[in-house]
Formats: sequence, C-alpha cells, structure tokens
Amino acid sequence: MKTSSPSDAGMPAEPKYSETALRILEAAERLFVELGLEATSLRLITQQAGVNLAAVNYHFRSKDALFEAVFARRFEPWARECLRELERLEARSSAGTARFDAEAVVMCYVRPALALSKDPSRGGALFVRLFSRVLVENHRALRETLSRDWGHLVTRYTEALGRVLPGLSAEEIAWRLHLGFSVMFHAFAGNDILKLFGRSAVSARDPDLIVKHVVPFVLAGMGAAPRFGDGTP
Amino acid sequence: MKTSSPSDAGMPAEPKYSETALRILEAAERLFVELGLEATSLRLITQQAGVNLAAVNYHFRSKDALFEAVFARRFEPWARECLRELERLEARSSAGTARFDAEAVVMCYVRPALALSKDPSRGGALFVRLFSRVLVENHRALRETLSRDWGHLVTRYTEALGRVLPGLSAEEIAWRLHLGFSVMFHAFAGNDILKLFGRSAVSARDPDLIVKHVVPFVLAGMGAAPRFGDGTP
DNA sequence: CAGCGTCTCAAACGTCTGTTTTAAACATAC
DNA sequence: GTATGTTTAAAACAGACGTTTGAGACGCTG
Repeated sequence: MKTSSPSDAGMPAEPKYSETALRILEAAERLFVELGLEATSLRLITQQAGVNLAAVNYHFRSKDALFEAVFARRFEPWARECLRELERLEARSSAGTARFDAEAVVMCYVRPALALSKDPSRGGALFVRLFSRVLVENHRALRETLSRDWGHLVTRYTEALGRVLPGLSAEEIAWRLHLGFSVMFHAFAGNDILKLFGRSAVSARDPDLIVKHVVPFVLAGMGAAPRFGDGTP
Repeated sequence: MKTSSPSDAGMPAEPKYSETALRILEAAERLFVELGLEATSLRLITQQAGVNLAAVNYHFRSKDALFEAVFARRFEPWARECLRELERLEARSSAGTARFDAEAVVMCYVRPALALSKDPSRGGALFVRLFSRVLVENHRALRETLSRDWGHLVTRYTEALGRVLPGLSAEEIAWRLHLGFSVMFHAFAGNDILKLFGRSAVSARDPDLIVKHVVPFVLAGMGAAPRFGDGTP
C-alpha cells in the first residue's frame, strides 16, 4: 500500500479497507456526487468498480452505511486538519508569532479545503461537492453523527470568530460564520447560478483561483458593519 | 378562484391548472423540497394530494415534466419580478429619483425573494429551498430551459453590477454576482452548516431577519477590494 | 336524450431496486 | 494437506418504481 505516514499521531487514520472495498468507495464517491444518493444504484457502483454486487453488502452493511463510509473517509481527515490549523493559530498567536485576525481564522478552514481540492489521491474537489449536497439534502444519520462527533469543531470556530470580531453579538457571529462557510463550500463545489443560466464566465475549476476570489468576499462580508433595526442607519 | 390581478400585463401568468392538477403541484412541491426528486415517489405525492395515481401522468406527462412544472410555476413569476425591479431601478435612476448603487442592485433580487418567502399562497420559502436544490443537483432539462429562456436575466444583472462596481474586471464582476446570489439563496433556504452540526443559534426562519443579516454581508463582499496575484498586496 | 370531450379510477405492465442466499475460490495456519 | 476464516461469484428474493391501459363517471352542448 501507499498510505499512512510514518508517525500516525494517535488516531487510526484509515480503517484499513481491502482492495475491493476501496474500489467500491471510489466509484461510489464519484457517482454519489454526480447523481446523488437516491439516483445511484448499487449495481451501477459495483459495475464501475469492477466488483460483484454482493460485495457492497458484505464490506459495508447497507447502501446507507456505504454512503456514511464514503463521507467519513474524506470528512474526518479534513475536519481534523481544520481543528489542528485553529490550534496552531492559537498557539502561534499566544507566542506572538502570528496575528489572530479574521483572515487568519478564515484561512484555517480554507487552507484544508484548498489542500484537499488539489490532492487527487484524496478525491480532489469531489468531497466538497459531496459536502455541499449533504448541506442541502439532509441525511438524518449523517446529521446525528456530525453533531455528536464534530459539534465542538463549529463551537471552536464560533469562539475564534468572536474573538476577532469583538463588536458583534453572538447571534451576529453565528450568522457570519454560517454565511462564510456557506459561500466557501458552494464556491469550491462549483454550484454556480451563472453556470445554471448558461452565462458562465467563471469557469474556474482551479482551486487557487477560487480562493483568490472567495476569500476577499468572505473577509469583507464578515467584517461588515451590522445593519440596525430596519433600514434607517 | 383567487389569483390574477385585473391587468395581466401581456403574458399568461398561470396555465390555468385544474383543481386536481393544483393539488398535485402543491403536494409535489412540498415533497420535492423535503425529500428530493428521486426520493419522492408518485405514489406518495398522489396519496398526500388525495388524488389517483394516474392523474399525474394525465395532467403532466411524466414525473420529470411534473418537476419542471412545479419549478416553473414559482420561478417564472419570481424571475419576472426580478427583471421588473431592475428595469424600474434603471428608469428611476435615469429620472434622477433613485441612486444606482450596489445596494439598489442587490435589493432588486432580494426584494422579490423576500416577498415570495413571506407569501404562503405562493408556497412561502419552499421555492427558495427547491431552487437551492436545483443549484446543487443538476437537472439537465431544467438547465436547458433556464439558459434558453432566462439567460438574459443573468446578463442584465451582470451589466448592472458592472456599472455600480466600475473598478472591477468582467471576470471579477461575474464572481461577485455568483457569490452574492449563492449566499442569498442558501441563506433563504436555511442551508445552515451550523445547524448541520447541531450548533444552530441562527434558528431564524423569519425572512426579514435573514435579509437583515445577509444584505450587509453580501454588499460588503461585493464591494471588497480584489486580491492581487498571490497574497502580497 | 344523445353525443362528446374531460377527467377519474382500479388494475396491471415490465423494469429496477436493495438485500439475501447459496456455493465456490482463496489465502493462511496447523 | 487439510482445516479455517475470509472474500468473491451468480442467482434469486420480494417489493417499489414510473408508466400504461381500458372502462366508467361526470358535466357539458346540441
């Protein structure tokens, strides 16, 4: 095999999938992103993976469990990276070697998404597209897992953003984070309204280019002065 | 019936659906939003609508055609409103009775979305949620219709935004519009990452509240200074 | 009352779905 | 070399799916 860097810091990075299971995961990932969960049949997955139909129910328990495995395989490393980035920023800020501002916090979750998008061995931009689907459709089981195991991640980012935008209420902070996450995910996923209307102009599949346009937008949005009561300034 | 204001400016506003067809449209709309196209069966739709299964294929040709009808019924009035708002702004701006700035342009598409969200007789926020799904999944037939019949709408908004943000390149303008549309739609649709992680805080179903938080964010983002080459200012 | 579209209804169509079952191939350890 | 647990293979399962059919009910207009 090729995976696992020498020092696996504590956690078991990958549940050690067999060759067959891996082929299934990869075909499923591509198809779930392209067609969605419901529109993708196990027969199509196994056919494209070049494995037998029954292998899915053997290696993963069910179609739903397969979906969760596909999601978790990409999500967990990414989420860990986001957390590590934030902790590193906090450490370097305490040491006085880095500024703790909005851009630094935003880059803590942009950087991992960028790295993921540029790494074909981790599926490239596929996962971001999958995540943007999960965000819109809502898969019960996944939501439970996320809020149980990764709720603290969001909490940490909320606190961090609160520190760098001291003038804003907790509610306002939550909104800024929500909007900031949202715009980044859908931009990375390429969910483009202009494209939907055949007026693309933004063809950009290049992740670096996406960052270049999204980050200034998000930073400006997050730092905006809040609007009072209704209209009247 | 209750619809149609006295002076229907030219176009046939609604294709005059029969009672049964309307019940189907309404049940389908709700279910498509909740479960998605593939996961919603015609049997479930007709059951909730209290009509016979075959009625769907009689009134609409097929399941796909039903979906397009559901979409078009809400989309077209909304799109027409967006166009009218923009034309009104241009007229009032020429007459010197209104300022032609970024906020005015953004409000041209926010206002119709807000009005729609607050009007239960037009399905309330359901359509925005449906639209956000369409944006992520991509339904071939719908994309063709949109780019053929409504591509000019996007073109008009791109031009308008170019006028109020004169310092930016055409590519940059397209990006700002893409991101601005995107964040508004997903905010109205309630596609909230914080909610996904069980850290809601932004429960806000109130459309006015959404506007209050989204508009400053979008305006600031659109007016941001673009980022040069890479990092170095 | 006859004639004729419009519409509803129950039943059936063939196909595809996720899942299970059975048997066979395989590797590794005794 | 045989035993053992793991992985694959092909076929079959019951059920749900979108769609079609053909007969009948309804409300018209003549």
